[in-house]
Amino acid sequence: MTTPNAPRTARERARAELTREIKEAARRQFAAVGADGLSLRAVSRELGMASSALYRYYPSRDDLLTALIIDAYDAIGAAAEAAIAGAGPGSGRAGWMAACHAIRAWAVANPHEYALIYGSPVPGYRAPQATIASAIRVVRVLGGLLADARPEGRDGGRPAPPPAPAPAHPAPGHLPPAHLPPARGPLPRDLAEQAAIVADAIAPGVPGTVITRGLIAWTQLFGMISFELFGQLVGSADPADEFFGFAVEAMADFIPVR
Amino acid sequence: MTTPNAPRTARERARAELTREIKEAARRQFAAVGADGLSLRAVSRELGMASSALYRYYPSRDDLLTALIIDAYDAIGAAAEAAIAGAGPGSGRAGWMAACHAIRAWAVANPHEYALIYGSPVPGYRAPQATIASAIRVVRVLGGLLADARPEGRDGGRPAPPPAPAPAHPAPGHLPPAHLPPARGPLPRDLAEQAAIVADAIAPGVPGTVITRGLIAWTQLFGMISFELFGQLVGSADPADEFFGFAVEAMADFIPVR
DNA sequence: TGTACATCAGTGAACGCGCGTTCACTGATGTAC
DNA sequence: TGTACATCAGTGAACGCGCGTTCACTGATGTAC
Repeated sequence: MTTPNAPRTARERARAELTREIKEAARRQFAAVGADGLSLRAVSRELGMASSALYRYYPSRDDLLTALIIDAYDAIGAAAEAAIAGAGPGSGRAGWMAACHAIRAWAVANPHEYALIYGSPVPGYRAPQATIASAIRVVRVLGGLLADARPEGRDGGRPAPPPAPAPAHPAPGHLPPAHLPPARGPLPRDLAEQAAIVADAIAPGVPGTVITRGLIAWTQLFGMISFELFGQLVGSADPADEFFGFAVEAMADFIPVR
Repeated sequence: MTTPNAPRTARERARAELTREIKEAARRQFAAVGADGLSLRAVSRELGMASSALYRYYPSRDDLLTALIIDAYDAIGAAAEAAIAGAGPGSGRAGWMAACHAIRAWAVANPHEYALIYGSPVPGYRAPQATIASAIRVVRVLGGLLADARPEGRDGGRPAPPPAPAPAHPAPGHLPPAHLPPARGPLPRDLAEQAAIVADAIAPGVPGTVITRGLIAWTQLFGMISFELFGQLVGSADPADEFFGFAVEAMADFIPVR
């Protein structure tokens, strides 16, 4: 009758609810004040309970921070996925544009959370493995786009299949077709290996040069957003809307994504 | 006989020296521990003096932080300038590569200081005008390269002249020559205006499309460095040396700089 | 050159603050018989 | 259904910490006559 693993008793239900409420209060505090605002005491004050009570739910401040980081990665990943879905399946270039704009919109709406995951590391905090796993979610969106962008075009339209049981590395030094913008020769060895590993993880079968250009566009995207949010564009491309749109188009040509 | 504005009395000499020593101690603390390590008390401990004594030199913690920020901008600017100078005057592409590698090398060697100026803003700190002025220094290096990269090629080799007394805006919608990578039509209005202002400040006479592509490459550069330093490349392009070199080459083609 | 006064550097104690975390406790909820 | 016990949630006081900043002070350095 009952869902397995669902809370059975009232106590368990209350615990699950409060665990979530604490995290939400922490998220609000964090969004309002930034990294400094995240103190267990401030959260407990907002919830009207003793600060010591939080220790029944999160064993330390760092665990609460970890939960926030995971949520932030999940949120930006979900935003990108929704954008892709909205652009229609297999819509390579439109998908890229939609994803970029969605990522930026999320960042602008949640600057502190963006800074938490893409800004300077929080001092004294060491990100556990769990955060890395959720960080990949938004990167998978890039992978899907690169898979769509494959010059060969096969599987174009369908989402990238999950990695085969033991996928063989795609030929690393694989040269791009002639119509692509000039890349300077084949990839150097280590980079080719890294690109192959990335391809296996998020875009199986995609050649290393495309993966690498995708990574370049990816770092451009986040560099641009960080510059915008952290005030580095004041006095130049500020407000950044048109610059952002132009850059995203240019990077679509650069990868290239069609 | 004495240099004007130079300290005359022993007291003034001692004051100038201690002001510098305090800043250096703060810089060391900061480099070692990061933003959290910068406390007046920690600095005073390292110097073996009472914490209250620092107030004779810096009126508050924020003023000391401001001094560090200015120094960091100056250091990264100087590194880029030295790289350009080492590559020889007017060496467009080689200059670009040298500057990019120098900027990255400085960032890798001084990760906390890099995070201070290009990472998330320090909570509760509002950067005064003075920091903005020194932030421009490294950007001027980009401007010089873009001036060298002008398709027309005039003034190629010589550094960009200072802005004329009342410089006219270069034609904003100016179309790039045919051999450039495709830009999607002319720049939108606001972006063209912003690019013109940037051109006036750091690369007079350079068309808006080149300025814009330079900014795109610039954000790519800093996005890539931030990803490397902040751990976002773990599991993909890590170590980042080859990826960095490849990206810098690709961006040289993209701008394009010759 | 010597004296009287003003200026400044540096001290040490103190204020008030907020933090993370621990601990013994009380009262409510759940469980076994 | 009722009772006896175990488990758990939440409290409030406390510990120990480090911080930025202020303030009255003493002693040294500089200056005016």
